[in-house]
Amino acid sequence: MAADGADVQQGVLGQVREAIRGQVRGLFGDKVEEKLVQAVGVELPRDEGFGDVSTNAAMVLAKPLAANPRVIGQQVMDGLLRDHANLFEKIELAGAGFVNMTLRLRELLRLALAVPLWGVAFGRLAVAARQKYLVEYVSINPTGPIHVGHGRNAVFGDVIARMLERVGHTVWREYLVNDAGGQIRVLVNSLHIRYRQLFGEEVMLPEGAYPGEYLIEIAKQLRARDGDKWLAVRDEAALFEGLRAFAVESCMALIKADVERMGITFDRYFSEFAMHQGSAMAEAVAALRAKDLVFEGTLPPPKGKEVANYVPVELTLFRATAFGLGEDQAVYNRAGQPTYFGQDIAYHMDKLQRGFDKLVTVVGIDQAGAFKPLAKAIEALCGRADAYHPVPYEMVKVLRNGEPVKLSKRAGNIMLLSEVLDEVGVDAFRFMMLTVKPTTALTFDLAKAVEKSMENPVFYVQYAHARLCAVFRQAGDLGIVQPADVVDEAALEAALAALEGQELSAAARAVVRQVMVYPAVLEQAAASLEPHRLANFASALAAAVHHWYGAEKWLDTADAKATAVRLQVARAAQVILADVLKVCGVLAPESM
RNA sequence: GUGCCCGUAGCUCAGCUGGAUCAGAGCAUCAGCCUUCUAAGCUGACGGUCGGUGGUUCAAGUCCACUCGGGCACGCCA
Repeated sequence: MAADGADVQQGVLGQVREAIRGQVRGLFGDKVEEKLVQAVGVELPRDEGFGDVSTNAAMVLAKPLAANPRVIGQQVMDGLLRDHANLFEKIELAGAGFVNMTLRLRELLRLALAVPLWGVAFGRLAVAARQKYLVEYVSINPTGPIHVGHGRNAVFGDVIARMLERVGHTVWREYLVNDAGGQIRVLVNSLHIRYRQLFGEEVMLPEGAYPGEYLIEIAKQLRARDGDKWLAVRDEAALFEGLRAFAVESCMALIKADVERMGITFDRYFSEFAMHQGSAMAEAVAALRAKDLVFEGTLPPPKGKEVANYVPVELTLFRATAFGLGEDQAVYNRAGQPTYFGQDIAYHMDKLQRGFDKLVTVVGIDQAGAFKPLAKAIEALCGRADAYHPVPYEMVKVLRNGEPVKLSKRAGNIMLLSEVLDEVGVDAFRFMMLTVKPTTALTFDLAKAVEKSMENPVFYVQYAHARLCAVFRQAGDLGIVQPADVVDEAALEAALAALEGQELSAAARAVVRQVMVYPAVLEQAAASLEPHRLANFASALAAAVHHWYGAEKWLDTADAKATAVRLQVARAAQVILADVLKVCGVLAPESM
């Protein structure tokens, strides 16, 4: 096989796809655009009986060519048989025009052999397709420790970053530290009251203050550092000036500790406070004003809600209505302070100025209302509509003993991430967060996360990996000579020749098919920013492995060649399972 | 009043961005498999008019409109 870039990156599946696209170009290149050719894809047939790979080429092209899909399918099929007969055992036309391909066993074995050799090159995008991503995630306000719901954000962001890197993009991880707003004033005041309490003063936390006990700890640290220096201070501005940094850093330390426990770190903690020391906000507003997208105006009173004594005031507004959105958005509030929206614009402009192509932000779906105006502002600033990619995710519900745990920040009974990690462990938490697509609310059952059964997908997948490892250990015990991983393409051909004439059971073939499809899964997961596809794939591959394990005995000392073939497939599955788990940030244990 | 998300088997969820006479897993229920490499597993059976109506299409769980049900937002708050 010509080991050019595309082949290595995608394996047989990529080869087949390119072969089909080549046929399409040759047959209809003068009538269809390249964009349409790119829409031609390959997939695993729904029914295994249909073969290893099928293509939608005929369906995709039928309409633009105004031709019968079966005729198109026939032409593509004929071309494949003529030009790529070496790849296929059999090609059939089926249904409305599907081209079903059964690959030669040799090609599947070549893939199994190549997977350990290629390593992370398997599944990598072509260089031209790679981009610079900034992934912003977690970004919770530094006013206390992180809770379960935010844990989902952390895992999504981390796995999105990992999978983008896995396919070859450049990724920068960032946490926006919201250390400038009103909630920091509340934090400082709450801390100060806890601090005074430490000295025996009888002061109560006011309504709206942060009630968590962590602030008592932080107050003790403050006392240890500064003694009674702040005890008599009552001036809010002086307290804010003096304690802001300490309060924020102390809270950030709590957050970082929990997040790092899950193996998550950031390239930068971006301080909003620091941003406002500079001119970013003014520049962003000026840039939009130059395009007549920022202007001075007044907003109508809030809809759907009676506001007593509403006094309209002239504000600095972003002209969201120019983009068909319901209402213009204030960028500075009535006190002249930047609004959240205004800060977001400035922050995202800063990201753009740092040269990133793609701005991904993992953010709670409750903030979804802000996406559209921000997207328009970003588009106006950089001229690209495809720069901003919010990843909204739904909340987490926790079940303990089958009963929902009430999560209420106000009532103070928030469920902390650290508690959950203590209870179920990092691997189970991370994987469970990934089992469901981001926009589906996730019910996290504490009991199931520690269960050792199919109820618990993380065990199922890890067990599959451990099982594969166990087989290799057992093979060693039985004195079975295990084929060493090939070191180059020449060795691969030699190893392949040595396996000539062997068969693969249906169950083993199903495993190879899963391995084969991995690059496509990675590509789609990365392109759609949907990490749950990786978890689903991991479960599917694990299932294929378990089925195969149950279907036949792999180690047969009486038949070295057949055993060698099976071990090659097992090795490929092991490598891919370990890889996908790594991208998910979950350990691939060698034994359970 | 407006916007966003969800509605698929008794339960929890997938469904590769419009495709193949049976719409898939797991759990639950029922029936099997350890004198074979970890039974933390595997094999069967049962089970759904994909919330509803209409539309676009050769083709709709997937797209559009309307509608019903559930959730979350909707301030110059964060």
